[in-house]
Amino acid sequence: MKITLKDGSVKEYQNEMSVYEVALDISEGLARAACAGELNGVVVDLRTRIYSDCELNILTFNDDAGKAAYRHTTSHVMAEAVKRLYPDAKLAIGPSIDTGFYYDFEHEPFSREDLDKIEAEMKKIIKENAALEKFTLPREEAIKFMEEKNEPYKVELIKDLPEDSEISFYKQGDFTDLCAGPHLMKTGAIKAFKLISSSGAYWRGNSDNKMLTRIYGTAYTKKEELNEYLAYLEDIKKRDHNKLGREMELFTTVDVIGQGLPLLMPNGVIMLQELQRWIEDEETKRGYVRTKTPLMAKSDLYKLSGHWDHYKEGMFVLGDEENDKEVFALRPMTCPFQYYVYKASQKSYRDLPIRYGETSTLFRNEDSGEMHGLTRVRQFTISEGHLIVRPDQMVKEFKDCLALAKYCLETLGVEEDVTYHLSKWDPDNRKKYIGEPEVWEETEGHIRNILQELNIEFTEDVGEAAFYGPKVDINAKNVYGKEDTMITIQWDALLAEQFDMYYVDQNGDKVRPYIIHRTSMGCYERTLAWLIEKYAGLFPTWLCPEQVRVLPISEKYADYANKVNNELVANGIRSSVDNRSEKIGFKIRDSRLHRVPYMLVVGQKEEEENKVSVRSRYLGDEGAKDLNIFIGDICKEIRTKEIRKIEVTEEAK
RNA sequence: GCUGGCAUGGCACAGGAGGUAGCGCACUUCAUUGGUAAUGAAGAGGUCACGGGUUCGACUCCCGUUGCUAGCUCCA
Repeated sequence: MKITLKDGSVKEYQNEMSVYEVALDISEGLARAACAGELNGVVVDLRTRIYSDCELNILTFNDDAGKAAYRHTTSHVMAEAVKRLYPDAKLAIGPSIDTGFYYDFEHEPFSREDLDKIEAEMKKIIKENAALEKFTLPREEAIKFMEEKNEPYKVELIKDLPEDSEISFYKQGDFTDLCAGPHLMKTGAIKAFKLISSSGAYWRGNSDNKMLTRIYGTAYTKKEELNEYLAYLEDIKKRDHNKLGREMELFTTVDVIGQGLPLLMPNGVIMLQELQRWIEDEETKRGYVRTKTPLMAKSDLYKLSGHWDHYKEGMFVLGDEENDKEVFALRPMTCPFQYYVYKASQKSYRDLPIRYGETSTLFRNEDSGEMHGLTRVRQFTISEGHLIVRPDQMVKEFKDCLALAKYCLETLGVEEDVTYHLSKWDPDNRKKYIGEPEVWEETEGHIRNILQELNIEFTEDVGEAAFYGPKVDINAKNVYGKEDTMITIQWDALLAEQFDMYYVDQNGDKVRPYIIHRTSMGCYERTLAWLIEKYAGLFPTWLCPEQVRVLPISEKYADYANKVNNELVANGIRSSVDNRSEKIGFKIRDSRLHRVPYMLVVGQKEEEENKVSVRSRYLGDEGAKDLNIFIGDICKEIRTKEIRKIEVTEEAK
């Protein structure tokens, strides 16, 4: 048989071969590095036997699937170590993930000391270098096998597999685990690993189930790579918005005010206000009109909108229906308020589309464990908007919303950092949604077409839709890799009916409009958090709370420094003077620690020539520059919202 | 909401068989008037998150609450 390798070369064999044997035949080094195989495009185990002509690619740690196998084997080693140390622990599942692997056990929570012990035991197992052997059992026998081992979770997993399936296991030494593979050949192949943390996790990801104890870990083939990763974990903590944002006095929280209720401080407000002015002006340019509607309403409104049935748990309700004549709730969204603005007068088909924008503060009663910094809060403000459109205008308007979103992302320099999602309903969970299946299929189809037409890469997520319609979610990851929705654009063909909204068409008939719910830059608090982490606090100049600091060499030049500062301020630049009686080195250090993008050093030389010595993170020490030229340059940078790229290093910070 | 961990001046941290607390930075004052990452000196600042309990005595031990945090679940 002929085996065609990745580089195009062909190997010929008389007898059947395993993937590992082929690797070994190519070179010993490759065999050592081999983690899995890719046989005719399908990922397979190293033990998989090849009987006929095929294309084969040997996967190593450098391939995603190889990395997964490597780390998955590490998770088995960890499970064996746990079973050795804590024989009563029950095994649940232990897959590889992007950053490493985890394994869930039914066991008391593990302390850091426990993890250290487990690590030590893992090292022993690796040193023992047992071979991993694969074998299969018919389903019934497999169930029996795991029942005898007293592993109820494994039994449950096998019972979910089809009746006639052959169940595969991997055995290393005395440890056997239910597993589809692929796996490394021997435990000794694991070179560097670390157990990162332990926490609770529900069995099968369902909060009605028992909570198990999860251990997260990671593994690399080289000690240096592992150390690099661990250093990276330390490093990203420094850009964590929740730490940096407080340190930079952008926001704070106070115990007695409550969870999820951050206080925006003057520096943070400057940034939010810049964002808000920019977005509102941009929306106006794009044909939006603005509303300002109440932050609360009677429960009647939410009953009409469906929120009372579908979202009451998430709302702050004021009063209760038994004791109070009127029950109010703080608004969790702006939709129905803007619908009533629409309904306040009769609309003709000529009036449409109508694009309502509102910088809207919303309240959502998140569960206590969900709050986090600025990204998950109970009160927040979004660049909310609803477009009331004729069905024939829907596609164009939806595209325009996407274009606006894209423009916002580009301006902030984050367009590379997002993923697009078509969030669909879940046909198996009808009670979460209103409307008929046909409407859902149709609207989801429209959005899919639009995304495809615009050549936007996207994934389709089942069960992520709003209760009234499918949407495009634009998500971004925080420094820890957790994903949040930054922008959402929703297609709603249903709520106009609930609110009896209509327009009069050419024939004088009343027709239901369609509605687009959308944000242009989503939630301001969340965007601020994102920017802090993206730029590690070194924001584009137009967003910096402090853009320029004038640093006189000594108090003798205070007058000139003040004059320079006044010129800057008069030109709309956020500037201040450091008139403290400190040396220039101290002032520069202090400005940098405060992340001021431009420092203007002034002394005798500068005063005589009406110049300033510019120093900035973008340019280093640029030297003397005419004051007016500097003002012109920075005004241009601010006006055009230029993003000047810099390497974010310790040095730059 | 669930399972852990944590809580000492603005920030970052020490501390102790249970006998009411320290260092650095920041802050204030004084001296210094300097050319591109820290001038020197002095001073002020804390009910050791909050509420109970044990104790002659609790920041320290126990219980509860609140907040922060790692995950899980949730996020219309």
